Amino acid sequence: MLDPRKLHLLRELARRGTIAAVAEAVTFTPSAVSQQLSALEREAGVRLLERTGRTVALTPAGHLLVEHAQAVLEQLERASAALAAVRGGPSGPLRIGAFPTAARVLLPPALATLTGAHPGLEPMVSEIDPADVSAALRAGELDVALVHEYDFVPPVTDASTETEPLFTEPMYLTDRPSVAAARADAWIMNKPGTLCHTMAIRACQAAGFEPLVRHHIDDFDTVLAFAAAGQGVALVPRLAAVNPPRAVRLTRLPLSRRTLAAFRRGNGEHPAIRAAIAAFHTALPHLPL
Amino acid sequence: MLDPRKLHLLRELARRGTIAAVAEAVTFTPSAVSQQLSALEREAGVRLLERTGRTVALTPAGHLLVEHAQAVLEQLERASAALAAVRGGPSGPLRIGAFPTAARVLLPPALATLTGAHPGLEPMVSEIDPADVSAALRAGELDVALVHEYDFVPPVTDASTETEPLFTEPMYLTDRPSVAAARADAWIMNKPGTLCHTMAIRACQAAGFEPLVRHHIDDFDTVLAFAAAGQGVALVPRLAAVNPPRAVRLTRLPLSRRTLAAFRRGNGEHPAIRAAIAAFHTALPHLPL
DNA sequence: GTCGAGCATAAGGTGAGCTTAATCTCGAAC
DNA sequence: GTTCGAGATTAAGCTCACCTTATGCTCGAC
Repeated sequence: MLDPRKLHLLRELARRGTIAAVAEAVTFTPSAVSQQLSALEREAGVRLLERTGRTVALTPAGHLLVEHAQAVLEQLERASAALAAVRGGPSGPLRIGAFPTAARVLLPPALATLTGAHPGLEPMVSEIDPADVSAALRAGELDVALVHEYDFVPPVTDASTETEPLFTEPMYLTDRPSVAAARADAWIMNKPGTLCHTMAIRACQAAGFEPLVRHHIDDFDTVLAFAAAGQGVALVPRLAAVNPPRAVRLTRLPLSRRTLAAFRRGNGEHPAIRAAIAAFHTALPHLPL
Repeated sequence: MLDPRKLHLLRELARRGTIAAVAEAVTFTPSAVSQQLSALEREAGVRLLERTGRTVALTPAGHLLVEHAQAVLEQLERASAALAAVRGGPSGPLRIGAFPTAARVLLPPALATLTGAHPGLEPMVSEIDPADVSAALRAGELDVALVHEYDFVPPVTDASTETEPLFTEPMYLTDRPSVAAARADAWIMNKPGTLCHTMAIRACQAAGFEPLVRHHIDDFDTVLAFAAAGQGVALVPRLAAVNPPRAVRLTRLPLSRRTLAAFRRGNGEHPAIRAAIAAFHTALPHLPL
């Protein structure tokens, strides 16, 4: 019988590309991962990996098996979720990931509702950029996460995660009437690698220019303070712009950001996940949207 | 992560009812099965079994998990079948089960076609009554089996097996124009526990009487010889009645028997299974139907 | 009451799977 | 060309999961 643990490693390899990265993700040594994948190949009776230069790549058979692995792991997730539901109401640790703005604005009221309704639940929150959420969910470091996606950024589709939409908010630009009007300005953006950074770059490119990025700042309060001090222009979402400094003028753009709850595919009926998403929804009316 | 091996044991327990029977089916000791199921309960965090008198029964949670186990094992089966397909054409050992008549009439030409088309295939045939096929498939003792079902016998539905119909044949009665006309006769039937025996009893009951069973004989040639010797009446399928003894008159009844190929759910795309079923089909025109 | 079937627990041996350490290869920097 | 580091594999050893044997317990049949 195929071993789901090995299938999990193969799936991680498909996503991460190197055995070393897989090993780090599951906190094994690369040696262990290599041995497990060799064993899987032996059982499969087909070459699944092939060395390409300094790293390994999946053969077509490997990719085929990854798809089946996904289906198997999803069913196992479903089974676990069903057991959790049978055990009773939501309880135990629940690892929640959230992008910084959500952690500041949405989570405090949501967690209050959540722990109020389910005293046995122990939510544990980590700030995390949406770009890293899929990997963290797969690795079991998170159970549910708040992520966002932008018009300009194709949603990161990962076969192993599923999402439920929560709300949509508009984007604002500081001190300029449109992105195109900020062609010559210095820009304040989030750190490279974050979804917000990618979005801002794409928005400028869509307006026909490459932005001149001067500052890399993740915290939107700081971003606005910089803008107020005349250090550049920035794109900020509604939630981050509730109390802007006096000196900053905000223009609403025809650009929106969607916030969603993400979780491992198959785990959507887990009572703790359901309770968390319900709590997120109860917190929405309290948001300054 | 839930262990499919343990889930398999739980599923077997649901079908067989006792830990001892499961142990025998998987050739473990009862102790090992007991330990594995205890471990599964611990991981599940719910009672799955409860002692009822001298044996154990599944709790509602246990039954729920069995359904999920079925889905998981099916996906694993699918993955294995996909790997077998990727490995290339059908090859290796293929365990075939067949009821006696099929083994005598259908298998010889079918196996000739099969091994002719796929020299790497090593078919291994075991005679087996259709009533025992599901268990043998689940246990991995068989990969594909020829089974039959009768009008009077509800098909044995097992969530873990799947079937494809092959052909239908009529039933014949010896020396009497109808089952009802054989009310007072001595009957020659198959051994109790076989599907044919159950069918014959039901057919008599449907005609309004309990048959007087005198002989229990599985081989239809012998059955017909007994009938020819005036030792009783019998129901025989078309395939078993191609060259009846002179002294026996056969009457075709409005009663039919369907022959099907059975295999583990999820394994239907396994190349060896597909090749076997294809070979069964090529052999059908050679049958004296 | 006695006996056997069925299950659970204790104790022990074996193998799967992890770690560490060493080796090999590739690619980039100089 | 040489060096170096990243990535992968292999060897050797250790731990733990898991199966077996042995034993005991409980229930139901006779």
